[in-house]
Amino acid sequence: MFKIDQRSSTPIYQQLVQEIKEAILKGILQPGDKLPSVRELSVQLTINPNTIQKSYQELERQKVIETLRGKGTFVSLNYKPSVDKEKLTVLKENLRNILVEAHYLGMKHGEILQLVTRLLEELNIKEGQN
Amino acid sequence: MFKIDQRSSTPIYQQLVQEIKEAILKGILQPGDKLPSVRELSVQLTINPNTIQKSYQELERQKVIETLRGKGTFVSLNYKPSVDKEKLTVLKENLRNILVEAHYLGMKHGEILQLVTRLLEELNIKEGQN
Amino acid sequence: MFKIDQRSSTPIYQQLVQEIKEAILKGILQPGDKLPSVRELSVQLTINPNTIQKSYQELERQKVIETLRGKGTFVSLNYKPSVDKEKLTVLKENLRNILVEAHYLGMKHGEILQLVTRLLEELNIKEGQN
Amino acid sequence: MFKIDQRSSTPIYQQLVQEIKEAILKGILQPGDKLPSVRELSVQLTINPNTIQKSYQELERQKVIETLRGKGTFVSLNYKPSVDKEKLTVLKENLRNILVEAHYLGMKHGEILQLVTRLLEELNIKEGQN
DNA sequence: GTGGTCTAGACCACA
DNA sequence: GTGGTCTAGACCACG
Repeated sequence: MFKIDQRSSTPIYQQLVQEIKEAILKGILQPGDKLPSVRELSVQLTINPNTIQKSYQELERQKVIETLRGKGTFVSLNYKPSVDKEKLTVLKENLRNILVEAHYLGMKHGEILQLVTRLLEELNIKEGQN
Repeated sequence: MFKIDQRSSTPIYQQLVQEIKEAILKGILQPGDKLPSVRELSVQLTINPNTIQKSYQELERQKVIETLRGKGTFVSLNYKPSVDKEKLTVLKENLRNILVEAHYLGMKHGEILQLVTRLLEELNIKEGQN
Repeated sequence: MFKIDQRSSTPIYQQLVQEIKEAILKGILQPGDKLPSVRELSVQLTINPNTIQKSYQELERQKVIETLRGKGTFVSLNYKPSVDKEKLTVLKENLRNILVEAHYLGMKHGEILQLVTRLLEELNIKEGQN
Repeated sequence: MFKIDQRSSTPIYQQLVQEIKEAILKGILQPGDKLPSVRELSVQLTINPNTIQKSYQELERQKVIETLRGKGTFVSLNYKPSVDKEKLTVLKENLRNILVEAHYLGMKHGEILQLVTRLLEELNIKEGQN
């Protein structure tokens, strides 16, 4: 269900956070859907339960998912993007760094823009509405 | 000359790598230019010389700069982007993650594209030639 | 396990890189095997952990080993020699220099070839398959 | 006359030592031939005179060249390889390392041997006599 | 003067 | 427990 690369330099728990957010974005996980339990996922992905736990906590902190005691974890019904200025500046900084990197890997202006639009499409981030 | 955020979670040596790459991109540092010596920068930025070292070595590994023994470190005269497939896939993955993040921070399709183009401009990555 | 000569003029971290590569070549270390932890080796060889670190990072850069966060460092499962033209020319240059040196130390044509074949055998670099 | 790569990681003075030894081996420089003066070479190669000096001193120490006061430096008339056991073991160690490296760069047993014989030929190290 | 290596000791994130 | 980063301070080879 979720792809985790143990060798990647980005922490496993963050990879999982990303994967889940992406699944929601693509509609694979719908608001209200139940997420697999920590133990379940732990077995499926052969990853330490503590790590799964950490991902879920992070997602809950971001209000992307909610935990109902004794019932499980669910995709939040009404996620509202919080206007977090700090996060935004970090994001821009990261984006900036990636663009620099892209250039040093030989990508041209057009190629970069093309890649961005392709990814936006893949991620179901649409033009008008969204 | 270079802005380092000691509090940031991204390692100092990586920040410096980024800053130098950016400076070259913007033309502030030209091919052939001498970089400040390790000790010099160390004093300017109040950062340990070893940390500066690490940045310089990383940049040299990437062929962005080169060192002439006993003379100092210089911006490479003819940097050629190496077509590193692996790095490219990592880059795409990172970009993808950032776009997901941008969405969750409430940015719309148009805003994202606008931000990208603005950054490309800032970074002197131009349309036709580059 | 690994022989390090503290007095040698070649950096300790490079010696260790060599030793590990050789151990893999000889089959003493198999793909997938766990390498001793940085701290462990540090104690065994009475060498500073940072120096061991540097060796491991160098080997990881060369894709000879890989690290799994929190789990340790392992011999890569499928090492593929990268066709690095630059490294090849450097290698040839070094080999050339060594051959010149051998001559000046009085070794004859036959002796040199004999030494090379003996070393290849020792290193488990075989004729047909390899 | 001699090729020096300022960017190479091997010290300039060592490169020069190598180049001169090679020239002698190939017969470009004959026993008794006069070497260019330190100043001359310094200008030709745009290298610090001290560095040239160091090369000459090293070659003299190895009895490859001789200095006649007031007359200049000359290729030794009767070079006899000294049987330096230490140097021999260092040489073997270096050769061993290079062979390991060759393998990790993807060279096969046959290719390595072929390269060695080709280099020996280039260096005028012949089969019977030498 | 330059960069390269090493040590000792510390702190941190991750699993 | 693992590796990753950083500092402080030292020594060295090179030009």
